[in-house]
Amino acid sequence: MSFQAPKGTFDWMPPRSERVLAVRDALAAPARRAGYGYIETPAFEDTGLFSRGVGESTDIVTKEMYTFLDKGGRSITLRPEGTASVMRAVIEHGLPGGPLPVKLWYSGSYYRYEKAQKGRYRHFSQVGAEAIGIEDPAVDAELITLAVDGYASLGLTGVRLLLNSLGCAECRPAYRAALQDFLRGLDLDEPTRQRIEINPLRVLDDKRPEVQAQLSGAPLVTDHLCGACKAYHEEVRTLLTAAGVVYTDDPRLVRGLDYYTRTTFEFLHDGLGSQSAVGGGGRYDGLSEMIGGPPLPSVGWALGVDRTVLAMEAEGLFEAEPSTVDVFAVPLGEEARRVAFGLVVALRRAGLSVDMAFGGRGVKGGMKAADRSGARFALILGDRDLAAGAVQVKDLTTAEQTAVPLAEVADTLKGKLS
RNA sequence: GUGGGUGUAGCUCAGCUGGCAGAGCGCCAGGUUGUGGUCCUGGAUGUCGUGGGUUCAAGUCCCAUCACUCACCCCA
Repeated sequence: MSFQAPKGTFDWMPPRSERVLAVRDALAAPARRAGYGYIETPAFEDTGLFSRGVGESTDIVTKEMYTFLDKGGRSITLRPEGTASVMRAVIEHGLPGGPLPVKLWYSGSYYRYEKAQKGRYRHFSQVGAEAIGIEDPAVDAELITLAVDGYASLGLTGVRLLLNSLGCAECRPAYRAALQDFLRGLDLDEPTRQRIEINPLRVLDDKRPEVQAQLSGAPLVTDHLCGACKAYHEEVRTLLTAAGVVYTDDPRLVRGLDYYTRTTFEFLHDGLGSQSAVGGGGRYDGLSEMIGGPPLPSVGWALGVDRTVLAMEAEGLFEAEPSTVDVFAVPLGEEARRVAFGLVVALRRAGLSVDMAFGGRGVKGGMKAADRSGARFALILGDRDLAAGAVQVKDLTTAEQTAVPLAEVADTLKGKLS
């Protein structure tokens, strides 16, 4: 009997897995510097939170959720995205005493029952940020710049930003009706015709050429925005431009979740196979009320960690794999192994990054392991050194080797490594 | 859910019109009984994805099935 990762999932293994950690940290760093606090919510929630928050008509809810009954008969769903959980937590615990907005960031795994392909799996990792409880174009612009800065800090140059406004409860219905009128006149297959009635905006997202060809004359949201939405959107654009953010207005940009209003944006990259988005987000002024909370106009984004790694690999970043440790000990013989073990523990406690050769292999094998570890220094310890109370410190880049008294090893190495 | 491609060693793959299961890399050991990277020598590792069928004989042909992969719908 053997096992493999469940269908549609994958493992990040060393050394490549280091990239995930680096990306996660880098994407979160700008938000942390901007006063966003860390929030951690459960990986699963009451199913109703997602069906009501994300939207009954979305594909996520209709066919992509991992839903099951727990032993208490409750319907539970593995989170397919992060925003609904964060909003639930904020509503549940009451608003913090401080001023609005409540600014939060988070990071974790999300789950969707998808048919896997490059850049799209049944479990994936995101870093998210949300600014809850305020309506201010500067907050929208702030979040976008934080994401832009995160990508830039990783060295990515191929990330493009698309920007749009989906309007609000005032102006969207009229646009929706106009779009439906237009779409009903097209030659489309049955699933798409159904989508016209449920969520017509998403028809604009269809990638099939025969569909896109018919959409050229479709009415655009931007032509139907109310005065308030138009002014809001203009202000977001002005602030972004002032911050030096390059973006493309895309009146066709819609997003898969029902809760989005006004500002929406997506970060695209070409290194993801047939997927294109490395991140995305927008304003969701109605979500809180949809899930039973007070009016809390909010805005946020989620950036795909795995997809960002793919994008970076496509750009040829990550040239060299980082070495795992700085120092590698090679003991020769039983007694030396005991002394070496103690030395390694002491060096680690002194703050050094240290590994050692296990399994009683010979010097040659031990040195080979030292070399493969990427360590700068090897510590060689045999009977002769034990007798002298010293250890051979060998610089693996220059092959220079000197005997150092055991008591001085830590300080010597620290000096050489600083 | 739909369509294409691929399943052979840890990894990347070769294996022709059926005829002894292979290479490179990696791993282990030796050359050097206390010294890595280069070099040389040797070694270990396989239900050939799985089940069935055809055949004297199947990694190879046929059927089924599973998995992986890429793409579509959709999505970060």
